[in-house]
Amino acid sequence: MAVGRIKANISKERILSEAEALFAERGFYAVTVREITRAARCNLAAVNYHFGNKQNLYMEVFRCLWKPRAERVLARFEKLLEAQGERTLQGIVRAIAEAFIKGPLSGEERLRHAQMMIREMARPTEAFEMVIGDVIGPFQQKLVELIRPFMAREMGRVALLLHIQSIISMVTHFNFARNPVMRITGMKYDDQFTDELVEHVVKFSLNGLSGAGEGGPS
Amino acid sequence: MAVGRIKANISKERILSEAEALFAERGFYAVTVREITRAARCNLAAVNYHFGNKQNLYMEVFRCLWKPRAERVLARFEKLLEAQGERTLQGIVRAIAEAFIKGPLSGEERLRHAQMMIREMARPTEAFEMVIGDVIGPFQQKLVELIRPFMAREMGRVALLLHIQSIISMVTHFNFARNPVMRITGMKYDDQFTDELVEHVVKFSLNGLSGAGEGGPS
DNA sequence: GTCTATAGCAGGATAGAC
DNA sequence: GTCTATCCTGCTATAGAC
Repeated sequence: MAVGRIKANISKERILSEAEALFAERGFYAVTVREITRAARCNLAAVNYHFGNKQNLYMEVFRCLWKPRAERVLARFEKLLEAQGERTLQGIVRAIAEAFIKGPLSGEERLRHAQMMIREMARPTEAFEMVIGDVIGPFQQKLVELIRPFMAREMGRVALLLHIQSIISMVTHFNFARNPVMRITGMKYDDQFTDELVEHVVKFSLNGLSGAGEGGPS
Repeated sequence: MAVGRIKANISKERILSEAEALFAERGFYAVTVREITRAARCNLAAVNYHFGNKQNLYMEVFRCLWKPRAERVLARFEKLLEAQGERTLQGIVRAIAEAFIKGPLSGEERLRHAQMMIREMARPTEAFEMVIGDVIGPFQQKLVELIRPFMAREMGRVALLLHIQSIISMVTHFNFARNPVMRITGMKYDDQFTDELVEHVVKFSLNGLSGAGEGGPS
């Protein structure tokens, strides 16, 4: 455990973290190794020393940072669900919305996480297989089983998945498309607004537009 | 109207079209001018001759292809709305879902269109201002006024916008995130599945999960 | 308007000293 | 494990012939 070794690990982790921030913000090709190492305050050659090449660094970001973080979010979801007594549809939806929109991540981290995922969906790389196969796919299957008892008996697996994905799409939209959301609504992403978003997603998911029209003419 | 001029215009338009396809698929930095001109079957220098530089070509893609296409989608929305007799909430939502998910665009075009938009939301460039200010912002404002009569009287503008964006987020998800949607549901984007998607979005938007549980135990 | 040829530069990657 | 120096490739952009 010489000083050199400790410094190496710290340096390696700084590279991973800075690389993720930059990849999330601008994408793989727009980011240069020079930028990453400058941000990580280490030498240009460090990326190749620690990760072999730029591509592999990208993959390691998913393996070492993205996946564990996704697991933290899912663990939070489980915890929120356990904390509720009786299992209800509202409780399930609320746990999803809270875990993703508020969840265990900082605002910065959450945005970064969503952006990395969206990039993989837009243009799959090797990381896609891991993201879908290990994390998102199994999670959605689990959600299907959770909501199935509350839905029409004859509803098939695909229809159930469309319901799940509709909820997820809202959560993702409000996490990811912050620029247009802020621009159009005029709101800032502070605690009050994220609370409002959670409430909105829960209500909309349960009742759609009809749940919001109780006081209206319709 | 010499042959040269006709050929020039065709060449310019081929560049625009191929550039959009490549930018949509892989993003600005991942695409090279060499690739674009190769795809457009013209010379490397043609991009600089017609558009000055690569950045400007990107902007022209939005001005000359993206915006007119967005206007075609919105025109289709208007037409679908007009074709309905009495104005209903379901009619409005159905018009949104059909215009975007089925709409006037080919499958390829729709995906490309959504991807360009998402890229601007993730990382705004100069095109963002046009996309939000001229197209998406005004459209969402119009939708707010359309649904307002059907909603609770005290509902504010921001809350109305959140409802609109929830619908749009689903539509965008099912257009844009085709890779994970296909991977997880196992479905292909054929006519039958897009019909199913429209029906799903309409039902979910109107009633959320509760609308789907009519035959269930809850 | 289209082409070839090339300037000029930035990028990823590596060799080798420390 | 970290650094400097450097190779080499591939990029955008332009000059100038046709």
